[in-house]
Amino acid sequence: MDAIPTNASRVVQTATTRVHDVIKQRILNGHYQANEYLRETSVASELNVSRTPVREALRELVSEGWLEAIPHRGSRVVAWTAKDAREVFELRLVLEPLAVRLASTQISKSCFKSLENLASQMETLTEQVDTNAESRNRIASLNHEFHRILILASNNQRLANLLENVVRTSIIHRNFGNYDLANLRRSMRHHREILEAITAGSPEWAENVMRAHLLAAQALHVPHPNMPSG
Amino acid sequence: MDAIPTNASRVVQTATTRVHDVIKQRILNGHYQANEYLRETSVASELNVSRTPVREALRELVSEGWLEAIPHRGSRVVAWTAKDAREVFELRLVLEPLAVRLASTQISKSCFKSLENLASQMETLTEQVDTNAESRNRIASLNHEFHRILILASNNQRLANLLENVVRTSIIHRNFGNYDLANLRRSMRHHREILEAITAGSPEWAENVMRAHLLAAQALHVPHPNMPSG
DNA sequence: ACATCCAAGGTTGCATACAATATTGAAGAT
DNA sequence: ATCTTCAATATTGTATGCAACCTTGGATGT
Repeated sequence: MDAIPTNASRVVQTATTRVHDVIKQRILNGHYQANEYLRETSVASELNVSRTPVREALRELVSEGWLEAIPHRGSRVVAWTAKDAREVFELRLVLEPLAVRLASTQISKSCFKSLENLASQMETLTEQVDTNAESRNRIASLNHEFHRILILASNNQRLANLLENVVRTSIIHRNFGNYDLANLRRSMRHHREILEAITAGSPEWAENVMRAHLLAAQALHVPHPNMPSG
Repeated sequence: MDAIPTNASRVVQTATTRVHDVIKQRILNGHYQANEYLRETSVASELNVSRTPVREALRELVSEGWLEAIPHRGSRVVAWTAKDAREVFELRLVLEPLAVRLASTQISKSCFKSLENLASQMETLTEQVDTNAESRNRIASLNHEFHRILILASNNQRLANLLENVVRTSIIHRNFGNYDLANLRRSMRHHREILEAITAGSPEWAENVMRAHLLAAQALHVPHPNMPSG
């Protein structure tokens, strides 16, 4: 047996993988800003490695869509336009429901327990959101974990990779900051309903709740002009 | 104006991009076989470059899913298992219909003309398939072009990239060799019907024909056991 | 015969030097 | 003043040497 899954290669830490992860983290937490060029020599000296592993890490990040490279000019953090947001949402709206549908027929007992646990924790935090300032951040983190576990349970590694690289890009700086209590409660109710659909053995139900879940979130960020306002 | 789309970077030919394209081509045409290790020194000397651009090209190909890398052991062509086929088909079955749906609302007149042209050529070739030995290969090539144009018309660059890298991997060595005349004609009819749906202004119709198109092709490669056989 | 250990060879990982290309800013022309 | 030219500088692209690591096969012991 020598079949090694792609991601298992990361159990061995090499300089390139370290640089890759550090840069990705810095993009996510805003240390590197949109359109900022990453100079190979600067990154190399900061991380105490030579340019070689930096170049290799940059090239990976370009392939994954975090940076864009221009020959002989360098690599810079991709700027996030309205079109990018639309593209990613279009993809997410078919990929995550697919993941949920696949997961519902084959999820393990222990994974399901983890999801129930996460849902409960988020529900508790939701009711504390007015008194506890850190609640929103905690919920965002647990929410990521909820979606991640669900996606892994789809038993489709390519799908998981796509959602990791394509979708996560859009989650930078996005949290539950502008959810009011009603919207938060609906979001939590969606999580619970997905679990109920799985228990009921209805992949279509689960899939459509996920779709509603994403569309509801989208509607909050891009309010529709036709909304009744009086 | 200095916004340069990611893929435009390839207008400048660098050694790394050359090596990348050559290796990808060699994987597609079978020069490199499944599980075969690509030794950096071998590739370098064959293509008359140093190991550096080879290493960078290999890393890109790993990110794109053509190769898998194991630290300190090398990169090899990914072996294609039944699970891989399933994973890719699951993805394709949501991504290509999405592409068609998006394309139908915004495709340009000239793109549409190209598609009609391709469909006509394929239809003509279909009726010659018994007398002209090259017909099947010509159809396969035109078919790729048909799908490619349709996908580009979706105006979603990420979607196009995904289909290029995720799906094309599965098209290696797959053509219309085992289509009988009836199946070929249905396939051609699907192409035509997609165009009709676009003309009629019905994205849902177009989307569902594409889904049928993919499922019909799949059924040919993986015949269902419950098929009536007498 | 079988397992273990170890050394030699091979391959990748990283650092450094140099080449090629792009950017920048100042000098000169209009 | 504005534009063009061009050389200096910065940055990326490539080659090469060495270090780290893995694989392999034979020697050794049981």
